[in-house]
Amino acid sequence: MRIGQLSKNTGFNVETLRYYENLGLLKPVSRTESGYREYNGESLKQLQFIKQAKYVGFSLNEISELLTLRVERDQHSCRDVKTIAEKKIEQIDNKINELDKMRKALHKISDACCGGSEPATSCTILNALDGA
Amino acid sequence: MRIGQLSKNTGFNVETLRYYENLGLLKPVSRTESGYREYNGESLKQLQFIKQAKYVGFSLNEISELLTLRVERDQHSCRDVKTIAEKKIEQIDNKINELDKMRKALHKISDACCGGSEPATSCTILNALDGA
DNA sequence: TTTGACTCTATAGTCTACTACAGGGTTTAT
DNA sequence: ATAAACCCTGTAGTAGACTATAGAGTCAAA
Repeated sequence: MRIGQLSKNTGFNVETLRYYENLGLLKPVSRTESGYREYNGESLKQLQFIKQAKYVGFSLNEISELLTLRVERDQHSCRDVKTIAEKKIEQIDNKINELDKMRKALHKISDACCGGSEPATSCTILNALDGA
Repeated sequence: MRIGQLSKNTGFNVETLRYYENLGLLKPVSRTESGYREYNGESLKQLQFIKQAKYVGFSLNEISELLTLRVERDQHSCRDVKTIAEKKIEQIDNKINELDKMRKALHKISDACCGGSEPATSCTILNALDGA
């Protein structure tokens, strides 16, 4: 598919897709004779991943790191891959932990509102986090 | 404490703290006679929250929304608070879900490397996500 | 008391991640 | 065959989130 179609299918706009190509995040599968970029299903998956990774707070640089992380004997040493992967897993665990705390706090706020019996004045997200 | 001390205690630099004040994210508890900002333990907690919320991908605007979310009869209607809180909880659940998928994929990559028996060539984060 | 560290306001500059032209060629539907 | 819709490169502009600097006042230790 061409860039306009990919744009429609992913919600990224055309300029952004070309920008990502410049950054080395997403390269077209090939070019037509006239120079048009061509993409396929893999491109779509890649963009889906980029979108989600952005959503959970990874920068484009970090996403690039994740995307080029691949276990292929000739590309990276085993130790490198394992090191990077484990560093990222740790980051992800931290994020999940933090989100879980926020989740509990928000539930507490929501409950304190309609139905709960705590004094309403004490309920902000910071207080709720303390008590969680 | 004054702004320099708060900066040291939180890792945010002084200019950033003043910038946050402009945005309405963090106001000093008071000012000295000579105009110096004064902060306390609450300020510290607030900045800790801001840091974590940023880390998991919330924008300063969203963080501001979270910080002003408070159950006090006279400030916001009950329905408003509940609506915002639940919207945020949904967002957080989405984030946690996505992070969990990434986590599994990274584990798969890490395993494929030293110990696993899968063909190394197939192991990128996108492939790992497919199989998860 | 004076020197150095700290603070103030106000404004300008930087970095990341887009977004919008300009000026031109290519495809496709009519 | 000719518009309309699409694509190209290159460059410039924007929004969000800082970061740095100028020019001036304040505080604390020697």
